[in-house]
Amino acid sequence: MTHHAPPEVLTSRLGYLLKHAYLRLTEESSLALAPYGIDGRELAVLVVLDAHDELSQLDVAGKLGIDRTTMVALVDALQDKELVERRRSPQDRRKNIVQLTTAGQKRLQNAESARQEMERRFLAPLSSADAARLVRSLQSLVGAPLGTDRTPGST
Amino acid sequence: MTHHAPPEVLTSRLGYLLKHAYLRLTEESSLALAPYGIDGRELAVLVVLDAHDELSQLDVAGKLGIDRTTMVALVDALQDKELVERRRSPQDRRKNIVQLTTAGQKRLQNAESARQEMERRFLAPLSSADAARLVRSLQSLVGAPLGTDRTPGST
DNA sequence: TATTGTTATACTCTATAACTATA
DNA sequence: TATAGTTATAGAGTATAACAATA
Repeated sequence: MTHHAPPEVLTSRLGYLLKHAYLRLTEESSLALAPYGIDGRELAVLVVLDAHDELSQLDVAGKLGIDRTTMVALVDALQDKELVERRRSPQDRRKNIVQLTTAGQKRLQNAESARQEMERRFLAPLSSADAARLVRSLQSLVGAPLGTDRTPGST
Repeated sequence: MTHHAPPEVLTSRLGYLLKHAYLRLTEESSLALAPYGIDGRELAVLVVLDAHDELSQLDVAGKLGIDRTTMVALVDALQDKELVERRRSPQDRRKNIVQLTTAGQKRLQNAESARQEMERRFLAPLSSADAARLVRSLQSLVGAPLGTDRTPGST
C-alpha cells in the first residue's frame, strides 16, 4: 500500500474514493492501535460491550454487522488477551454473555484516545466544518439516524 | 450483508462509516453492472485504458493501486470476454500493451452510464451541494499524505 | 423445531516468492 | 542485474453447512 499519485480518471469515482479512503484509514488505524495490541475491529467490540450490558456474542455480532462464526474467533482473541470474559447466561444457557474485564476497560480508554487522535490527524486536510459535513453525509448514506448532533468534542 | 440499523455507538466512527459506505456502494455497483457482465474493478480497468494509450499491465496496475499479480487475472478475465487485447510491445518485448477492443469500448460506454446512474441514486439522500462536498473531501483525504501540512495549491 | 455457539470448510481478494523472458 | 509477466502459494476476511447443547 504505497502512496502513489491517484489517477485523474478515477478520482471522480465514488467507488475509488471510498475504497481508498477506507484503506488509508485502516492503515492509520492499525498503526495507531498497534501499541495497544488490538485492531480496529477488536476495539469496536470493546466499545459495544462498554455501551451495553449483558450482550451475547450474537448481540455483539449483530451490532457490528458481522457473522456469528466470525464473532467466535474475535471473542477468542480478546479473551486470550484477557480483555473480555465469557460467562453462561443463567436465563438462557445457550448464550455466552461477553463482559469487559477491568483490564479491558482500561485498554478501551487508552486505545480510544489513540483512535480519536488518529482520526483528527486523518481529517486534518479538511476544515472542521467540512470534516463535520463529511461525517454527517456518510451517516446519511449508511443509514444512520439523521439529526445526530455531531458537536466537536462530544465524547 | 443485510441492512440492519447501525449501532449508535459506532456511527460517529469514521472507520465504521467509511467501511459500510464502501460496502453498500460495492453492493449497488455489483447490481448495476451485472447486466454488463463486469464488476467495478474491471470497469475501472476499461476506464483507465480508454484514457491513455499504450499502457502496459504494470502501468494499469499502478494507476489502480493494485498488484501486478492481481492484474494478470484481471486482464485474463477481460480478454476472455473479448473486451481487451494483449499485444507485445515492439519497443520492449517484456511488456504487454493492453488495448480496448471495439466491443470493450461499447461495453465501457454502456456500463459507465449505468454506474453514473447508480452513483446518482446512491448520493440521493444528500443535497447536490453536500454530494459535491463529499466527493471533494474524499479527494482531499485520498490525495493528501497524512501528518503533513496540506498547503492548498500543490497540484 | 428453533436458536446459540462452535468447528470445519470454502471462497474472495490480495500479497509474496520464485520462475521465464527479455532488457 | 533489473524489469514485466506469470504461476503457485499463502494469508486475511468472510460466509455456508453441519453439529452439540439448550430452549
